[in-house]
Amino acid sequence: MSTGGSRRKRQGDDGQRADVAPQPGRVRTVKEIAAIAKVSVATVSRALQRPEIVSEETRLRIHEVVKRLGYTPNALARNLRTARTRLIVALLPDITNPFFSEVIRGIEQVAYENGYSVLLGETQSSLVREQAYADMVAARQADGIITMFHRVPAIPIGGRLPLVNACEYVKDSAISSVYVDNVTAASAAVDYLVTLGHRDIAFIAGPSSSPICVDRELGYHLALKRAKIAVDPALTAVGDFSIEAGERAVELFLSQGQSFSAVFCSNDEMAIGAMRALTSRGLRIPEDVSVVGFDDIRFSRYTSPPLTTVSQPKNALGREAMTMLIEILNDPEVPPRKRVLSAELVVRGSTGPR
Amino acid sequence: MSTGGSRRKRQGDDGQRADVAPQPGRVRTVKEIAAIAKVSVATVSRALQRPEIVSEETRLRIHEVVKRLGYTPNALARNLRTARTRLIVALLPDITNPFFSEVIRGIEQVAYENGYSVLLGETQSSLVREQAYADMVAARQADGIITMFHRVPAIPIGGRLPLVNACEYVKDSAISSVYVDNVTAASAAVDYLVTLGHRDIAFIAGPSSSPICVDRELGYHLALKRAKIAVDPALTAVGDFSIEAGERAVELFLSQGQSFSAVFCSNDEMAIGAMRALTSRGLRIPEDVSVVGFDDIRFSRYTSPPLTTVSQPKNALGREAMTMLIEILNDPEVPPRKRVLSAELVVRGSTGPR
DNA sequence: CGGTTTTATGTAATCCATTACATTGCGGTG
DNA sequence: CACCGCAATGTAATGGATTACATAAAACCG
Repeated sequence: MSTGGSRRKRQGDDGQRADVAPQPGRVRTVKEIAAIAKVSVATVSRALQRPEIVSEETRLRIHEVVKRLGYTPNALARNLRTARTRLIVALLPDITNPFFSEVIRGIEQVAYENGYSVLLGETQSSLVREQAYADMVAARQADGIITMFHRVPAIPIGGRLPLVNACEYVKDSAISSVYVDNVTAASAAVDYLVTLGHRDIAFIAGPSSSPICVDRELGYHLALKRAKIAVDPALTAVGDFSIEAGERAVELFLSQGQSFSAVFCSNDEMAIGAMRALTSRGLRIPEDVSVVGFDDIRFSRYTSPPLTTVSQPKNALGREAMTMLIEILNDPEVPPRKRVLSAELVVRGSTGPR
Repeated sequence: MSTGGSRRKRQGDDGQRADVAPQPGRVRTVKEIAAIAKVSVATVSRALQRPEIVSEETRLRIHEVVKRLGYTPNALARNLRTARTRLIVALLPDITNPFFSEVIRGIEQVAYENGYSVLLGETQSSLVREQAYADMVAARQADGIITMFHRVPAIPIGGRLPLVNACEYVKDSAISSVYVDNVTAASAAVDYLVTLGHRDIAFIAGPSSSPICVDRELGYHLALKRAKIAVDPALTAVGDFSIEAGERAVELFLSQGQSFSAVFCSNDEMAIGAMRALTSRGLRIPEDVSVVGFDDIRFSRYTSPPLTTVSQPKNALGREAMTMLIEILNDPEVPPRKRVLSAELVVRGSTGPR
């Protein structure tokens, strides 16, 4: 079975070869660079890390060799030794969702300003995948993690978890989060519809597992209560944030013969789906039905009519999340906090008077 | 200046402490696990890597300790030793562009099936950032890289570059690429417009630095030539793939008083912009002007009217790219190849007879 | 000029896991 | 019973960098 057992034995590569030749191909190590530049490994390392503490002459010689041979230090070895990677992982359920794009921009801006790189992981809302990415932190492949969903993966690490929750939040007060005041934002949107004269306002909710969706529904209820409108459970449907879910919800309302003159949707994609379903049933927007979304994704400006929606400060959410993460990384003692930003209603063409 | 020089001195932490206590907090090492389970580090490593070669009794004992203390092996150390990370980085210019989302899904599927993880990097078409991510491969933080743009960053590595180019391609025949036959696809789209009776067909090109855009333009010319229609340079505008660019292009045509009954766009977002500009000038789609896009992003189904477009096999592009990368990783000797998939025209509501 | 800093560099320990090779003990066999 | 093979485990080398500490040389100084 085990024919040819130990053929992996090291070949006598360490002989006195002419190491000085350029050999652009191979991968190099400090040791080789040191040998060729006739200095010690420590000096090579110093020349690369803190050039100012190496004499000019040596520094130039080392840099010349490094450049000539195309040497890149092995980051694994460095990170192992220094116990930092300067890498952070940002997890999002769905890269297809344009909402996250701009949040990520914000994250990357701050990361870059602070010497961190960002890598993205798409979890597709799978717990297994969330955990797999989170394990990278436990395994020391990344310094920290920003999650954009409402679960916090377990990271068995001593002390403070280098994790920030963005856009969503979890109740656990030990976790830092950045998100908008969804209750206020949602109720403002519904208030606006009420102002326009609407009283039969349908609601397309997001998954109730997500606290921000619960908040948006809360805001909807709050606004109705303020306007002394009774909540009609038949005018609420639950969707999964997809365009299709928005379509299905509206079709459900229509097939049930519900009458409504406005629909408030928990996100823009469902609003787009809702608009589509309404239009294909021959209803005009906003003359027959007004539609309001949530998030203000880039496309919402380009629907016809352009979508009235609650605009989240996406860039700020990302920037703030990364800022908080860096704080934690710099000082694990900083107390966790929930940072709540505010969102504002952007009125476009999809809403009109009753 | 350098007050308090060496205060970083190691504290005497290595004394004879009671290591056996659970202490759920701290980060563990094989050494500790070994000590607690009363075996050698080798056995611990084996129990985790190849459980079958460890006696059942020992294995169970080790696993119990590992679980109890929440031990996760340090991936940096492992990867350093084994010289593989099982990580690949996928680079895209712009995560905002929904086109890439599905390509990435394809990449991730195949990666996952083969035990690789995928992390994403957004380059915003910045050479510096492309290079920074590519350096991760040189620095051994990732095994390979898939780029979704038309440049190939330099990775000073011995032998074969573990890189595959997806969606775009570069002329360098040493680089493996997967992309669609843009010339044929574009000409088929224009053929279709010709079939509908259009003769004044405008074209919104993409950046000419990208070979696939050149190909799309080539396809446009080819189809016109086949139909014996002279190419009117005034009916071609260049855009940068953004919605705004599409708007600007159409506005340019209109302000110049160009007459055209159809517009073929190098991507869907520019087509969406074009539709918007046309509509806002009071032109009806498709009665007055037909619009064709390219890519078939998810949103193109939801414009009004739904966009006729060239559908790229996005998932297949991703799957194929990752498959090719894995081939290269498994055997650096496999010859590089260009894999060309085909795209097909999807007719929706934005096109109609002249 | 002897002694003290300062500067530049070298030596070797260290980070943590993997794994080649060595060792031990046991069952099988002629 | 001597010997072999195999299973289970241990010992120690290894991967490639960083960096504390040591040392040597140069600069400074009264």
